[in-house]
Amino acid sequence: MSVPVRVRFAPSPTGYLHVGGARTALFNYLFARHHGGVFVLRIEDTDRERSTEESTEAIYEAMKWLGLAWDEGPGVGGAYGPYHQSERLPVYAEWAERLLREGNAYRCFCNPEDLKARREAAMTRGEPPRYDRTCLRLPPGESDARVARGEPFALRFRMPDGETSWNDGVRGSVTFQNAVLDDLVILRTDRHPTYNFAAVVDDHLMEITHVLRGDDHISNTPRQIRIYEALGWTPPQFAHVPMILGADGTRLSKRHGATSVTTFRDEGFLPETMVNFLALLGWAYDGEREMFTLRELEEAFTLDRVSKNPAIFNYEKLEWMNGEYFRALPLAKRTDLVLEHLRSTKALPEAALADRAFLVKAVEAAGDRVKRPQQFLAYSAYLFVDRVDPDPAAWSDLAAKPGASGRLRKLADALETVDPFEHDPLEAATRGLAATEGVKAGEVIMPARIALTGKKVTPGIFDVMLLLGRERSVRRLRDAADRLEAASPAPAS
RNA sequence: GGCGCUAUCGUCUAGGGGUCAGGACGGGUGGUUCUCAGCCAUCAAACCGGGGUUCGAAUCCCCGUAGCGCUACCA
Repeated sequence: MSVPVRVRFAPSPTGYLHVGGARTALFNYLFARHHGGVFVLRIEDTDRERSTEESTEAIYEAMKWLGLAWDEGPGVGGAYGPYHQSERLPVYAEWAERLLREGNAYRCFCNPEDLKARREAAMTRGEPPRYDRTCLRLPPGESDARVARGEPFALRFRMPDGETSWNDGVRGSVTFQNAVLDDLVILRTDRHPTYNFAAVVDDHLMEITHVLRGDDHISNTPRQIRIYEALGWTPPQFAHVPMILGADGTRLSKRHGATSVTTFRDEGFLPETMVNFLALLGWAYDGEREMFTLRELEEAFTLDRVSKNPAIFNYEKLEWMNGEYFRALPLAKRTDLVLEHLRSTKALPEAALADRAFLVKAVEAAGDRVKRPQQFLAYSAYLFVDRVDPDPAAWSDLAAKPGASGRLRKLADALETVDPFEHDPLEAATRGLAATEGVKAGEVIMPARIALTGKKVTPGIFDVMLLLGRERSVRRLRDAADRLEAASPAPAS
């Protein structure tokens, strides 16, 4: 039996959970589950300026919503805590101290502004903007003396010569010349570790076996490998998954549309949709099958099916997929979701939501047209108004139809006596009227649709009548006829 | 600028020396039908370029080109 798999998702709480981060979390989760391993959540809050408690909470919330339960981490504990880097400062200090003692790190007294200026100067000269090792060359004793004087300093890792390569789980062999790696700061002046150092220390101490992360970390990997080695540790397996891009091929950001998991949730996307869709961004099972539940993904997910190419986030496909999932939900559940949306947005007065049985019927009538709860009202608004205010385009269609008002009146008359007031009798009456009039059923139905709902696109007309009820249906048909005749009086016959 | 990664329909992708280069989203057309949605059928749509290797290359190698990423006391 080999070493049990331990992976982690290590977000920095500097904003909401981005779909890219969610996808990374998902892949880690799936990898752990697939191999019967452990999925750790670690909060990388070493940047004091940008980390916030709200972001941390938002990340938990988004992950829970997606169903990505972590086995170890905040809230659930574990033997390798604490799981907030901000609570592990003494640990980093200890290992940094050891690097310093053994000559693998050195104190740097350069101040950040100078460094920035030097870096920019190097850039304009067309040179690689590396740290020039000023402080590495400090005469023996001077470093200690400056510390004794109370001068602030950072700790830099001394990058060895040579080259560094590893076998990436997604990309295969990757190599970097150490010369381009720079002597990175591992401990800031404020004694907080930087990412590359904290990640190494934690991944080792937490016995992480596989690091699955975004492509954007590729160039951090050789640096981290060198730190592992300087500490005498064995690096984990690395695998870099491609990034998620916007339609223009650049890193997905707000200007491409929604990016936060929570926003998608608020827009009515289901967690099963997000999970399934995100899984397909950079991973494929066989190129044919693409509907997967989380459980099925746990079974199916393997690293060798992860793509090397960045993926563009396709909002249309997301919408389609949500329709697939939404439609498959039981009617009661769909109604709950619609209700929840209506409530939270206050799109309708609370009184309109009191009759659940009615809402169930309305949701049923709207049917497949609704791919997200927020689309319900587009097909159902007519139910919640006293008098329809027709779309101009719909009304002009109606007004252009000769004989429409007369047929609306006749239909109203017919509806008054239909008994029982049910779908099939309504259909029979309507079609009967069309036959009597010598026109196609559509010539009666379309005008009725516009008169009843004010729109050209609605649920089935007999469902509309049922939902509206006899009295309101009749009134709306006559009302529309009145309005039509007022606008252009029917010629006397 | 340097370094790295990547390259199959518009998009997500399958395939990986010999295939009609497959599927999905989106789009077109036809059908069902009271509109739309849905469903069914159907069509269009791709191997970045150039050199090799080979009987044969989308597939292997090299070189370009392009895109993206990284180049912080951010992560």
